[in-house]
Amino acid sequence: MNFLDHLTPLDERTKNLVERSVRKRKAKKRELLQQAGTVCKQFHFIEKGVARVYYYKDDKEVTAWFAFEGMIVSCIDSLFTGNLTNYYIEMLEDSVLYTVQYDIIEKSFLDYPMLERLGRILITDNYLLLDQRVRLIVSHTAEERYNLLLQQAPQALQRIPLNYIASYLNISQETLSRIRGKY
Amino acid sequence: MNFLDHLTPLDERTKNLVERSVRKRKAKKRELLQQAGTVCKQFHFIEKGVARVYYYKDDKEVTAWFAFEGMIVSCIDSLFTGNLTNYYIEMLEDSVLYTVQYDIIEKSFLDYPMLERLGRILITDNYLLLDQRVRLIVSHTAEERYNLLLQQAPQALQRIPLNYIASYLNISQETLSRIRGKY
DNA sequence: CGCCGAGTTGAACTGAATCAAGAAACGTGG
DNA sequence: CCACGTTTCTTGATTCAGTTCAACTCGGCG
Repeated sequence: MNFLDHLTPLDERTKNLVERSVRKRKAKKRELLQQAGTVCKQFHFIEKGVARVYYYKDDKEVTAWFAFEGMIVSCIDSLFTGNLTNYYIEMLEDSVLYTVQYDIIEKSFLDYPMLERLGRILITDNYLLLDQRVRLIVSHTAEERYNLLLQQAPQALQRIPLNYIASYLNISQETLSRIRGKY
Repeated sequence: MNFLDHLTPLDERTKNLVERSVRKRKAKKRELLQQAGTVCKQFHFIEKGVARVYYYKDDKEVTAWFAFEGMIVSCIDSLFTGNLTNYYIEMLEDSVLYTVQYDIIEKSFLDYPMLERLGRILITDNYLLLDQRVRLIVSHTAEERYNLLLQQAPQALQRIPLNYIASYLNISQETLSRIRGKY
């Protein structure tokens, strides 16, 4: 259960603390790990499965993010702030997760400086991903966005319904279909 | 020189370390604080002035961010990762800055756990701002984006040339002009 | 078998970009 | 303090990428 190793090496003492707040568990397809309007106190390492992060804009779902095996998913807008999150997290497949109770380990920040580092690295990674997404959307046409996704996450197109992909790319499902049809 | 207080309270010892790596300075209008392709080792607290963060997409400038008095500006994509940054930072007015040499204080992370926290909070704030920006762009029309900016940062429109505003809102300057002309 | 969700295709429409031309404001040196 | 060039902003005409609405196909499954 050393899935955090690739983020930052932890000393034994810190590792023990973290492990005491981790729970391995299964989640069913369509299960919601988090709902908008709640405070998020956990993050999840995905051992198996795909997660989708989305929100509502005028009762239309907008997909903000996908997370695959080996990635961590959470509502970062809430986790580190205590604010109510705007996001839903939904599993798109039957999944296996390691869920970390962040609110528990957060109390130990002062005693365990490595935890601050862990948090910092976690959010830095997410910042960089979000930064990429902004650039993806701001300076590319619908077709370019599709092709970039194809390069960067080809597995996405095998595993995720196209309406979610379309919404992630910020294009309509019809347009996505037409782009794909070009081959 | 306690501009970091609003981010997180620091103990005296940490405060002293930070203060030793801060330099107050002036910057002229159009001065570049940072260039793309370099590693960013500083962040700047803006006492007076406005900064613009931008990058190039096919030799066209795209404005990613503005920072006003009381805000901190940096190339976050590089500061916490050591990667080469994609961004330029330009002052839009004659300015007064407190520039923090982050690479110096970073070496002291293990001795000064509060610094990790400072870094974490800094990047969390930026994450949240970026998150807002994604939503701004993804689910709003050009006119809605303009009106939201008008609400959230009315001073922007007084102080920043409209072509930069347009690029920040991801619309053409002509469209922005037409939207403004509606009143 | 017939329904249902997922994906495709077509036709009409539209928000915003682009191209082009000017007008206004700005600042810099004589 | 004025004149001239540059930058900033506006306005008009045209074009286009992508949306919307609607109908249709296909594959799975109770």
